[in-house]
Formats: sequence, C-alpha cells, structure tokens
Amino acid sequence: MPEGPEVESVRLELLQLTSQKVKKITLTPLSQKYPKYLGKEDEFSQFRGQELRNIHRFNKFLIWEFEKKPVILNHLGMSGRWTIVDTKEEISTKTTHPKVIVEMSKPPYAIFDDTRNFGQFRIFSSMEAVKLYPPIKKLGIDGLTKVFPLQDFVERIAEQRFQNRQIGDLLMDPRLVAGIGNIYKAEILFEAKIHPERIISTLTQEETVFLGKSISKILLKAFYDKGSSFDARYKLPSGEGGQAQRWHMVYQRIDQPCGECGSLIKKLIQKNRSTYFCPKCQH
DNA sequence: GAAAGATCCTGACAGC
DNA sequence: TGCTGTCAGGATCTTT
Repeated sequence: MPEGPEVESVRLELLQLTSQKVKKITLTPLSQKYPKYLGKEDEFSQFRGQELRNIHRFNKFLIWEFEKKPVILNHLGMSGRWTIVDTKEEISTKTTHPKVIVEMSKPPYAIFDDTRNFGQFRIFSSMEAVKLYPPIKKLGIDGLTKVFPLQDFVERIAEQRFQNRQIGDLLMDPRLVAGIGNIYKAEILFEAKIHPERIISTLTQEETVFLGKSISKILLKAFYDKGSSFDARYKLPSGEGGQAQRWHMVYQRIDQPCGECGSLIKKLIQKNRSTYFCPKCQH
C-alpha cells in the first residue's frame, strides 16, 4: 500500500523520464469508467513534444510538471503502480490493469497499472492550481522532510481542533503530518510507546516531542528501505520490491509476541481502519 | 466548519 | 473444487 515512503521511492525512479520529451500520453479504455481518470485523448495531446521537467510529491500525490503550464496530478490509490518497460509488447505481460501509457521520445515506456481503480490521473491548468486543490492546500508537515520541524509539529498538534481526536486517527490526517498511512501509523505509535486510542489532550510535552521524533524516524527508515512490500501489489517501477516490512514490529502481527516485552500484539478498529499495538508497551 | 461514517473496488484468503 | 463472505485501505462524499 503506497504511503509517503513508497510514493517517494516511486517518484525517484520515475525521475529517469525527466529531460525527455513526451511522445504520447494515453488513457487506456480500462480507465474510461472511473471518474478520477479525467481527460480525453485530445486533452492529453497538449503534452506532445513537451519536455517533462520534474515530478513533485505532495503527501501521496505525484505532480508531473512539463515545460508549459498544464500539469498532471497522479495518485497511486491503494493498488496503483508504475512499471517501466522497454517495449510495447511488455505492457501486456508485465501489467494486468493498465490505465495510462506514457511514451517518451525514446524508450522506456511508463505504464500506470491500477488493479483496484482507486488511483487518480488528471490534468490541472497549472502548478498554482494544484496548490489550491484542497487536499494539497491543507497539507500539514511533510513527514519525510530530512530535518523534521519538531517545534512546528508541537505547535500544530496543540491546535484546538485536534485536541479531542484519538492519536491513531489523527496520525492518518494529512492536515497534521502528510505521508503517514495505516502501516506506518501503527509502527510510529509502537516506536513512541503511545496507545492508539490516547486522546491528544492527554499527551505530555515529552510524549509529543518523542512522537514527532518517531514519525520522522519511521518514515525515513521506511524510505531508505524503499517502502514495504507484503505481496506483488507494491513494487517500484523497476520491478524491485521494498524491504521495510522486515522490521515491522506490530503491523499485521496480531497474536504474535511483541519483540520487546513478549506480550501478544493486539488489533483494534479505529475509524474503520485496523490498528495494531502492543497492550503492554503502549500506554 | 468539523467529525463520523459510508463508499469506491478487486484480489486474496478462510470457511464451508 | 467451487461458492460465499470478509478483509485490506486513501481519498472523497454524505450525513450529522
């Protein structure tokens, strides 16, 4: 499942496409019935001949920037995956639900494969327009920043609007910290030794600071391991998988012994999402 | 405006 | 073997 570290790892591999000109961007017939794939053939034709300048990441969104104004917003959803192939023939053998085909002036091709159709691929008039898009405009701190702004985090989490939230729920809210999904939420709370149902207003200053440090530590560690691959669903464009799942302490480890105290890992449902935790280590 | 809950969607897996 | 039900989860929409 692509969270911040996975999306950033994908972005770095896709950067190999930059400095090339676009030959063609095609939304396949498979994408047509899903409203988050917006744009007709003639709209994507405006990118022909344009150089791909950069690919940015805001939270889990990828923004493709070209030499002229329109940009493309892309979200991997829960099963979206970019695959780099050298020949058109490989599209059918290496993908199962291809939604978008990006052809550059020379191979390789980049194919966006989205099994569960939660992904997004649409045109925005400009980078400024993307920054005004509410899910991006309202983003909080980027959790993958190399020097995590701890003081900013402490001030933000103290805002009145967050005080009655449960920490397991709030960590998934990108208005506080962007880039955290369900997997790393559980790992961050284990690292910080905080129970997922703790109410924000009950956190001590010391716990809040340690939580901020834990967010940064877990997200960067996951990024350096290129994310978590539990199965074939998350892979990098090169086909390589991530390695972060090797050090998970609680996620999907229900009824297995805690690596620190030996107690059995428990699961609870919070806002319709599974949360894993150690009942002894986390308070 | 904020919070909570529902919805989208398909593949994997468990249970019968 | 084959069918049915459950689960997974990020963003977004609807309801409260």
